[in-house]
Amino acid sequence: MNIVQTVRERLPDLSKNEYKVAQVVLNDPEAIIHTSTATLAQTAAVSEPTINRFCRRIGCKGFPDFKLQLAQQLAKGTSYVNSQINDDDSVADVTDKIFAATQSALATAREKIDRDAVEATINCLVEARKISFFGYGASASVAHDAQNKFARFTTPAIYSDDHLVQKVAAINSLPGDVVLCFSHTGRTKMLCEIAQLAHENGATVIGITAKDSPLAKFCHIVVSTEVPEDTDHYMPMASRIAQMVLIDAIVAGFALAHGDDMKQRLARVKAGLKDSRYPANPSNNK
Amino acid sequence: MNIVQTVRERLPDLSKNEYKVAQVVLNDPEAIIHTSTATLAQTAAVSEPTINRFCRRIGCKGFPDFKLQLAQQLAKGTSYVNSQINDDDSVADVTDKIFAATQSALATAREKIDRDAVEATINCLVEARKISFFGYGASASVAHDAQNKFARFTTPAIYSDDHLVQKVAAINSLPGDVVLCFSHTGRTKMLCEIAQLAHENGATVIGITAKDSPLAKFCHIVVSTEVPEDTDHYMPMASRIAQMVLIDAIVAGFALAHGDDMKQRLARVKAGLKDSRYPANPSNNK
DNA sequence: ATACGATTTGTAATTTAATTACATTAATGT
DNA sequence: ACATTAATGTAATTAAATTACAAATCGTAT
Repeated sequence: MNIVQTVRERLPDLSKNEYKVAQVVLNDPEAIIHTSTATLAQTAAVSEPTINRFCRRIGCKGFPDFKLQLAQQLAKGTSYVNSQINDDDSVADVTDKIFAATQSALATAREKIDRDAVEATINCLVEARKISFFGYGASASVAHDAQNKFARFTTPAIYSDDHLVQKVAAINSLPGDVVLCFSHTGRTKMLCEIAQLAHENGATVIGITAKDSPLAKFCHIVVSTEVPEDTDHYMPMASRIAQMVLIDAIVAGFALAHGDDMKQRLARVKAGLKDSRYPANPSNNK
Repeated sequence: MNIVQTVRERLPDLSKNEYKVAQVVLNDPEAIIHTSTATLAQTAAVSEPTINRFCRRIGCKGFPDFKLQLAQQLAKGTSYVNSQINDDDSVADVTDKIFAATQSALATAREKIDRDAVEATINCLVEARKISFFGYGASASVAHDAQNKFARFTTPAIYSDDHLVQKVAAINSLPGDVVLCFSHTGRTKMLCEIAQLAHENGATVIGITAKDSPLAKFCHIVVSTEVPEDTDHYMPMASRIAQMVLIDAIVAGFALAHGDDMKQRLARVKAGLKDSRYPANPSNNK
């Protein structure tokens, strides 16, 4: 998948001259993209066929294929991915790595997303009498964010980070109500409890969570965001970003399903918020 | 910048046969990547030099250059970007467009980020006696999320969405306290008020916001996330995601600045949370 | 040590791809 | 309708990548 990473990994398998080529490649992958076998051979001080052999050994069809993969990798900005953050990294390094990891996570999530589940979720939400958003820890801000988005529409949207308030809301669920639960692992006990209560009381329970998790058992619909391993293992980073973008997509689909009517409403909401902002025109703010 | 978009825009400038080529390209950009002039010429039913001329007119150096740009574009997933969401888009289309827009926003943010400001922010936070996170609307969840992250460390981290609570916190700021304000536009009146109060009381005010905005005036440090225009103009989407990733980077830098000691603490926090989760091993959760 | 085999590497030839030069055709305006 | 310009294709040229094969290097066993 990740060509730069692959080159790095296969480094020990390479012969002396192939190794030289690898060094040149790793030293400045960007440059390779606009290079021919001839010039690369020259910079690495090897012969042209060695370049070709190098590409083959790495697992590419040939040099053009290698260049292409490299180009795509770099465009994705994922050349850094999987390279763990080190203690001696500069701030710039860390920033770059975090961004890279997130970008790659989004790319994966985008590919792996279950479009049917997303569609089903939107349909549910459009029909919903009331929507509640629940999540704990890092997922709490995702739930918060989701509520924020949906508050712009007319369907009542609930969010609270108080477990008792959530419990009450879950118990008071009726058929036609939708409960959206956020959890990366799907193993948060309190959230499972909420989901179960809501389920038992007839609400439609939707989980933005891992497939086959304990939480998934209480969900009518599961939208899983299959995000590769987080860079930082101590707190979820990329996964919750993916969840948020997923919610953005769901919100957009929701708004679309409501058609023109909704557009006008959004415009009205925006106009209504105008007074709480300073005007955009720079001449107006002293 | 965006090759697919460029092709679409230049469509009227093209000659009859070049247009045919453009059609083939737009119809399946993916396919082009693994194609030669010869085969593309055949599918478009034109001659080989026409392919070359097409590439030149679009602004590329030649066919290989065109292929490369296309490959990078598609890898970035930004081929859709700038293509507004239409009323007749399917759920899959909308999802794809939202993801694409976010991915492209992240890529831009990553490039444009002010690394010095990020570094300065991290240094401030490391020295901070207390950190408060404030934001309204969509930025509220960003502030919430940030607080969540920093709560894992030992520096007191405050978040509230209650304006009065925020005001009190701002007024009670002392030198050595850091106040982090989130706002995409930097024109939210209430937030400016908070920032001003905090500033007057001697806190270090950091704004994750637009440069030269009213809010920026009250900030000691401004980290701007220059994100291109949001796809959906009715609510900020990509911009707040960029802010969150930026916070991730800052948190990572913060943790790193604290060194080993912090790693152990994070591990301990994680262990402490264990009881609130079901075990990961599937055999355990019947 | 040295001779054998295997592996690596380079030279030269071949194939394939891309571009250029030029001729032909089509289109447009007078 | 004719002249002029633009568009297109054919054939030639150039450039790039790959293959085939020979030379060199390296390790190993005698």
